[in-house]
Amino acid sequence: MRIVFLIFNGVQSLDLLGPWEALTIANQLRPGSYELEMAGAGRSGESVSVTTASGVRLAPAQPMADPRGPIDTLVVPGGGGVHALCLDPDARAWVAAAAGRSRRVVSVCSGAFMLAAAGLLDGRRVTTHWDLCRRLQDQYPQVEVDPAPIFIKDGDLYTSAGITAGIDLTLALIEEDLGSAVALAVARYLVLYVRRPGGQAQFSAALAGQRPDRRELSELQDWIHEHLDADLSVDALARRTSISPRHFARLFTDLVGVTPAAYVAAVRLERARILLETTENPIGVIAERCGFGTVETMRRTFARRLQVSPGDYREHFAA
DNA sequence: CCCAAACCCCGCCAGC
DNA sequence: ATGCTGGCGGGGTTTG
Repeated sequence: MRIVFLIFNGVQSLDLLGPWEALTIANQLRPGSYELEMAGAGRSGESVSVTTASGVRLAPAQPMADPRGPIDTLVVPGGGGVHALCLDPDARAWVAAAAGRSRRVVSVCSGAFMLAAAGLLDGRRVTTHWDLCRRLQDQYPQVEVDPAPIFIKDGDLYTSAGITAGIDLTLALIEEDLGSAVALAVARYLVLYVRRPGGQAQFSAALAGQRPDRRELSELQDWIHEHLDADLSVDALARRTSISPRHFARLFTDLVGVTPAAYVAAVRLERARILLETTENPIGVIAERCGFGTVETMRRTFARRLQVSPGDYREHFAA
């Protein structure tokens, strides 16, 4: 997979190198998974260096990437220099064109400003550094800025909060691409949490964001989180909300963004992961507490979603 | 590992 | 008409 990083004067070095290092480690575990390139607007083929926002000079060992051709992932880091770059029409055009040839587009921190300037964020759900959310929202009213999550995936667009959140996002990309076991190994090697601690707050990083307007539904979501071992079938949930099953499922999907069963499955999986990571409880107890019913169901869910068994998951992550 | 049962989800249509 | 709601059928997936 060809990963292209945009570099420029005034880039935040960690925005760039955090994801770069994480992907490099993934590459060591699964050789050939990622081809990493740096590219600067209008400089392909040259060997150039940039000065990062903190004054460290960054000189890539390889020449600037030729930005033509298909790209798997375009990564746009942030940093103080990004705002000047946003004013450069060539840079905006370059980013827009490169994004058009990319399977997915990623921004770290204030890199979101560059994507917005290139017209890539209109109507999308995004996040950026907490200190810049207001500014981004004011500057681009058509963009839906959510300051809460560590990162947001909206279709093929991934945006992350400040600086080191880019690494969290990258771990999620690695998990998507290469499976949970590799992502865990990378996190472990970096001496990082694969997902930051913080209980349910973690969950909202991945899935919340969509907070339904309807009070019944957001209350129902809270109830689900507190009663994972209850009957959370569509029928049962519809009964709780006093809406017919058909209509409930439709409302839920529209407002939350995923179907009821998928939501419940995601919450159960998330809770099971946290319990595996942070407790010594036997797997059977965790399965029961999370509403899987039997260990077999939990095992199959893990295999399907994470490509790891619960036991392996715990083993890899037991820090 | 397999299979039947259960469940989920979506299109379609009808009632208000 | 239009938009919200709910029932039904069945193809696909998950469970036990």
